[in-house]
This record gives sequence, C-alpha cells and structure tokens, in this order.
Amino acid sequence: MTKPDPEAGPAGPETRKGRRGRPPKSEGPSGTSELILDVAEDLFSKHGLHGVSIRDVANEAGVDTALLHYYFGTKLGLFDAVFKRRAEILNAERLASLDAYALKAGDALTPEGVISAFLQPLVEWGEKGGPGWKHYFALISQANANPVWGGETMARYFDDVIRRLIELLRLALPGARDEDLYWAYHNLSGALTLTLGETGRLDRLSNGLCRSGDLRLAYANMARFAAAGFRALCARA
Amino acid sequence: MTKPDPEAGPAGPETRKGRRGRPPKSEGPSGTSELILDVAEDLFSKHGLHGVSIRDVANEAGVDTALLHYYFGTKLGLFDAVFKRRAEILNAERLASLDAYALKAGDALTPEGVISAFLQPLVEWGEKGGPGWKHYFALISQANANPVWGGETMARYFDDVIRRLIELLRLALPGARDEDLYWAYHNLSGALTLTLGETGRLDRLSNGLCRSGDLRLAYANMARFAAAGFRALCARA
DNA sequence: GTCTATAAGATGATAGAC
DNA sequence: GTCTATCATCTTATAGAC
Repeated sequence: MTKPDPEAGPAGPETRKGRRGRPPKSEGPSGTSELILDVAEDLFSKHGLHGVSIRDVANEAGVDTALLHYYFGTKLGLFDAVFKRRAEILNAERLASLDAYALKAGDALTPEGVISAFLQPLVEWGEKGGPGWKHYFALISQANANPVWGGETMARYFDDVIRRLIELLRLALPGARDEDLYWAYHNLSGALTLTLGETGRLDRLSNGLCRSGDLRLAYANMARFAAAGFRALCARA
Repeated sequence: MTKPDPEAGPAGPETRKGRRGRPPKSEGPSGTSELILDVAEDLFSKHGLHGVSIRDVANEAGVDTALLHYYFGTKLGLFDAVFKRRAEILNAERLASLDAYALKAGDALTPEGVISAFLQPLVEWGEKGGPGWKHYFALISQANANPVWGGETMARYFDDVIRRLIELLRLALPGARDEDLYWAYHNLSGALTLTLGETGRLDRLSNGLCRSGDLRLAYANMARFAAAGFRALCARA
C-alpha cells in the first residue's frame, strides 16, 4: 500500500524545484503546500484522520515528511488546514445564494426555493470542482457522523450558514414552531450528509437504477423530499 | 491458530480471572470475549477502526493483547465481530416488526406505518438496550458515511431488511416508480444515519430546544418527515 | 523550502510458558 | 484461557545540512 515509489521520489519534487516567487493563481495545485493539502484531503476523506500517516501523505505527494511539519506543524494541523480551506469558499457562496434567493422571492418564499438555494453551490462544486471537492464533501460527510469531534467541528465551520437557512425557512413556513424547524433540519442534514458521501450504496441497492453520482438529480429529489418533510413537521398546531 | 467460534456462546463457567461460576448480575458481559467485544464496540464507535489499537482495547478490558488475537485473530477480525454481533438481532426484529405491521394493516398500508414499524426496534434498543446498543448505532452511523468500505459493509449486513422495507413502501404507495422509491429511501437513510449517531449537534444548534437523545421524538418526527417526503417524490407522473 | 538522519515510542502479531 | 516476552515494523516529530 505504501511502498516507496521510485518514480515519484525523484520525479515529483524535481518538477517544482526551480520555481521562484509566487506560483500563478490558476487551476491545479498552485504550490507545494497546496499539493500537500490536495493529497491529504484525498487520503483523509477515504481513510479518516487515524487511517492516514503523514508518511502516506508525503509519499503520495512526492515530498519528505519533514516538509509537512514545516508547513502545518502537526498532523492535526494538516487535518484542520484541509478542513478549513474549502469551508470558507463554500460558506460565502451558500450565504450569497440564500441572499440572492431571498431578494428575488420577496414575500413569496417557499421551502423548495430556500432549500434549493442552500444546495445550489454544492451541486455546482460537485459537478465542476474536480476530484478535490468530491473528496472534501466526503470528508464533511464523515465529520458529521463522528460522535467525538464531529458536532464541534461542524458547528465551528458551518453553523452560520445553517442559521441563515433556518431563518429563511421560518419565513417560508409561517407559524412553524422553532422546535419543529430544527427537527426538520436535522432530517435534511442527514440526507445531505449521506449524499455528500457518494458511497455508491444507493447504486448497489437499486441495482444501478439510481446513481449517487448524478448530483443534479440527487439534490433536486432531496429538495422535493425535504420541502414536503418541512411542511409536514411544521404545519401542525 | 485454533480459533474458538465466537457464536458458540459462553465457553465455560470459569471466564474471568480468579472467578468461579457466572458473574452475579445477568446485566454485564457474559464472558471474556463478550467483554472484549463490548469494550471494542465502545472504542471503535468513538475513534474508528484506525483510531483504536489492540492495546487500547486490551487495557480497557483488563486483559492482554494476546488474548484478543486468540479470540478474533486480527484487529479486523475483532472489528467484524463487533459489527456482526448485533446486526443479526436487529435484522430479525426489524423484519418481524415489518411483517407484523403488514399483517395488521392488511390492504391499508401507509408510509407512516411502514416506516414506524421499520424504526420501532431502533427506538426500543436505543432506549432500553444500555450503552452497548448506543455505541453500536454510532458505529453503524459512521460505517454508512465511509466511502471505502461503508457501502459494501452496509449492504452485506442490512440489505435484506431494506429490501423488505422498500417492498412494503411500494405497496403503500401504489403507482410509485421504483427509481423514486429508492431516491426517497436514500433520504430516509441519511436522516436515520444522523439520528443513530447522536452527536449532539442538534442540541447545540437549537440551543437546547431539541435533544438528540430523545429517541422517541426523534423517530416520530423522522417517520412523519419521511412519509411526507416519500409521498412527494412518488406521487408524480 | 526541501532534504537527510534519527530519536523515542507505539503498533500488530506470534511463540511459548502455565 | 490467559499471560510474559519479544520482534519487526511503523509512527510522529525534531535537528540541522544545503
């Protein structure tokens, strides 16, 4: 599994050795630290924090372990850096998407509309963001299921957006009790988490009838399902 | 390599160190291998397969690491044994619960009824099964989110019950397309997974308004939410 | 920034005594 | 069944050369 690859050793670092100054801000890993983050993101998303050693990351990235410590201090520092990197992008876009929808809908907010706006950036990054974003989503999925640090981590990075989501859903469902709104969100959150994982379980269960990789359909169905769920939970006395 | 069959029940009367006969209370582990399974279940559910060492389990159980190898062969063998132990109990009860409901309801199956019957054993074990069952549920929750072995593991242990669930939902929702039934189940499965985890995230997010530990309410809300979702997804042309 | 070398300890697993 | 002793390997992390 982690055999020393004689090709990646010399070849990998060599290609970026003579670089000077800031790397160009374009696609692909824009520097060694970004490359390390990409590799770590991939491996962490598959095997978890404890299932990946810094040697695994270093070997796969074609650098030495000492370099990871130079950039990120400890293994946990590397993990946190991976988690943080895309969270900021994602949160900004989801807030913007929700705000844009609220502005457009005016007084005619619907649960479907709010939820779709919330999910929209996930669809787009999942479809066009390349493998890095898919790995990141799988990582979030596992974080949300983790009983030790999951709750705290998810809260730290994503609560702002969630609170805005619930705020808009409250407007879309006049008279709803807060308690029901939260319980309904809990169900939506679970569905979202499972979708982000793309574990292929649905494909197998349905004998190929459904493909978890069909993100556009997955999110459209989720919005429809969850909107009905919110209405059912929130429309009672 | 003479490995005892873990299924064969308590091997003999003298199970613990200086002890003779059965442990006084029928509550606790009924033998050393069961004790090891309980400890492993607890630790694996919190830190994952790679986050727990054989030594961690041995120390916590008060036995030597060699004994774990004697009973379970490898670390992975121990993990599998943990996973399998309660799966069989759970599956039998969920199938029985679904069958009982189908018999009682006759031609008047409803999505709420089917889903509630499916969830019922989870409520009961979660409330009355002690910490072991809670740990087990947390373990399932993480398995379902795992992109590497999660899909395969969940399918191996739980597909029979899921297929029966979908079969009954198909009867409760005449005219539904299979594809929509599977997508709807996907959303229910996600909500269930998050609930099983009991990560405390909802408690924090709602400022204590909702308690994830209130299983009866959690599952009642889930059944209502999901039933509406199934109707919304399956009631289209 | 990147590597070499290495410390200091943890890990999964086995052989064999009792 | 249970423990003692041990091994070969892998782990995170640091110091220092270039």
